Parts: sequence; structure tokens; C-alpha cells
Amino acid sequence: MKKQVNQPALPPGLDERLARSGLRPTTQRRQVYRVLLQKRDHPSAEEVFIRAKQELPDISMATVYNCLDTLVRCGLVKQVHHDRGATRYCSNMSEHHHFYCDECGGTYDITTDPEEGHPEMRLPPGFRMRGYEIAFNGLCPACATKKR
Amino acid sequence: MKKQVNQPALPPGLDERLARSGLRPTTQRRQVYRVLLQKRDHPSAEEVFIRAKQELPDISMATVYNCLDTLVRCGLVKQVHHDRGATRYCSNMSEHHHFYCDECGGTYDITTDPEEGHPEMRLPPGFRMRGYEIAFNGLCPACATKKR
DNA sequence: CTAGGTGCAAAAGGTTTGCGGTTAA
DNA sequence: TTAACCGCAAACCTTTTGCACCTAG
Repeated sequence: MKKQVNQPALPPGLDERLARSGLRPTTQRRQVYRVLLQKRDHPSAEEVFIRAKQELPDISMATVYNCLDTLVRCGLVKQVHHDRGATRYCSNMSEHHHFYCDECGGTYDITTDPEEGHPEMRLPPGFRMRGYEIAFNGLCPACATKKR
Repeated sequence: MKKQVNQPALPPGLDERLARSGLRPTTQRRQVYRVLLQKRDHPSAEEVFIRAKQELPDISMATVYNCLDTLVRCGLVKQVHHDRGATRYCSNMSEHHHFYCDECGGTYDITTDPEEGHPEMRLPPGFRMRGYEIAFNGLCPACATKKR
């Protein structure tokens, strides 16, 4: 059963991206992507589920997880991890970092300009930084050597 | 039942730190801390459990979690989170960041000098960086305002 | 003696999987 | 028509909790 109300504009680029990977543009994938574009507050899978359900009452958690995973693999969405909490999803694909509020738990995108100054100096006005931690990834010396 | 073999030197500072918080220096807490000092490869709770069990065959997972939590609250150990994996534990309390190897999954401490240059430039020789992400924390503008 | 700790087993998130039925191309 | 996808329920993994027993001060 598909609820019928006037829906916001179709997510741009989705169908082509899916097709390029040989995947189908299903109603559920469109809706999950739409949810992520509509309110960019880094919802968890469960929050995506709740929001998607308003349009597609029969959607399941498993499908939400599947769709999110598909979107991540298509390069349309990124996962955001923080502490032990649930994985959160982010449809802002431009390079940025994150600020986690110790008080309310909110997650904010921080667009640092890597050309200038130190990260702790580059926060927008109003944020009060308590600390930061950099997570590098790539190849460790041992694996880098093995690779060539 | 306590296995009796000659043990490495007692963990320094532990008993005093515990006492300062009104906590008891139990055999299990000493052993868990010893494990973390002995091999600083950021073991998960399960890995700590396995290593601690070699000396204390009757120790339980719940106790390992309790002890790790106690050590964290005493400021002797830090938690390290990465992706969806299990929480890892780190006994290096000096300020540092981390490098995660995409190939072998290893976690390495990176001591960046915040006075000089950009983080991506400050990796020790041999590491090949693919990306990095900065996780700030503190108070967001809304919560910072409420606090005063 | 007794508050604080331990070990066990069960429960609680969050996420993944297996499978029969459904749907887009 | 049929491979890809969905919904359901059960499994899984990590972590937390409740509770009876134990132990350090």
C-alpha cells in the first residue's frame, strides 16, 4: 500500500547513479534518499525508517538498511560514526568534518578550509570546542610495503 | 581460583588513582590494567578478556567491561571508536590521534604536533594516508547560549 | 561487618541474514 | 519472464543489567 500525497521534487541524480551500477530505482530507494535530502540532520537508520514510513507505511527496517547501504555504495550518502551510538547518515557529499554537541547530542557539518590555519581555529562562530580527534585512514607502513 | 605465575611489575599509579575515587584495587582491575599496559595495540573488550583470562581463568566479560569502565572514569584509559567495530581501549593518555589501516585493520597512535603544519602532513614516514576526518566536540551554538 | 565487586545468565540495542513472495525492466 | 528487491522474523554481536555470592577495608 502506497500512501498518496503530493511529494517533494524527485531526488536528483539518484536514478542515473543506480542505473550506472545496474541497480533499480525502486520506490523505497527513492523515498530513503528523499528523506536524507529533506532534513540534513544526520538521522540514524531508525529515524530514517520513521520518516520514510510516513510516505511508505509498509517499508521495513531491513529495507531501510538495504537502501542506505545501496546509497552509500553509489556514493550518494556517507555514514557517520560517533562513540557507541547508532550509525548516522549524511547526504552532504562535499568534503567536511563534524562537530558533536556534548549537551544535546546534535551533529553539525563543519566545512574546514584545509589551506588555512588549524582545525580548532576554523569553527563557525558560536561553537565552543572542548576537544577534537583526528581519524586518519589509509595504509600502515607494513601494508603499504606489501602492496607494491 | 587465581593462577600463580611470576607477574610483570604492578601497574603504576593504579591503586592510588582508585583510592582517590574511593574504589578498591581488586585483582581483576589490576590485571585488566596490566593487560592494557603490556601490549598497546588497542585491544577490544573481548581481546582484553582473552588476555586477562590467561592469568585469571575465572574472570568474566561483565567484569572486564566493569573494570574497563572504571579505568576510563579514573582517567587511566581511553576508549577508541572506529566505524561499526567494537570499542577499543588505549592506555596511552598523552594527546594523540589515530591512524586506521584500511588493509589490516590495525590502529596506530599518531602524535601530531598541533603547532606545526596540517595534520595530513604530520604522519610518520611509511604511512600512506587515504583520508582523514576530524571529530570536534563541545557545545553547539544553541547549547552554549543556554549554558550562560 | 558491609559496601563495593564479581560472575553468571538474561536482556537490550543496533545490524545482518535467510527466505518466500513481489516488482521493475 | 525473471533477476533484483522487499518484508518479515530470526540470528548475531557488542554491551548492559539484575541478582546472589564474595571480599577488601
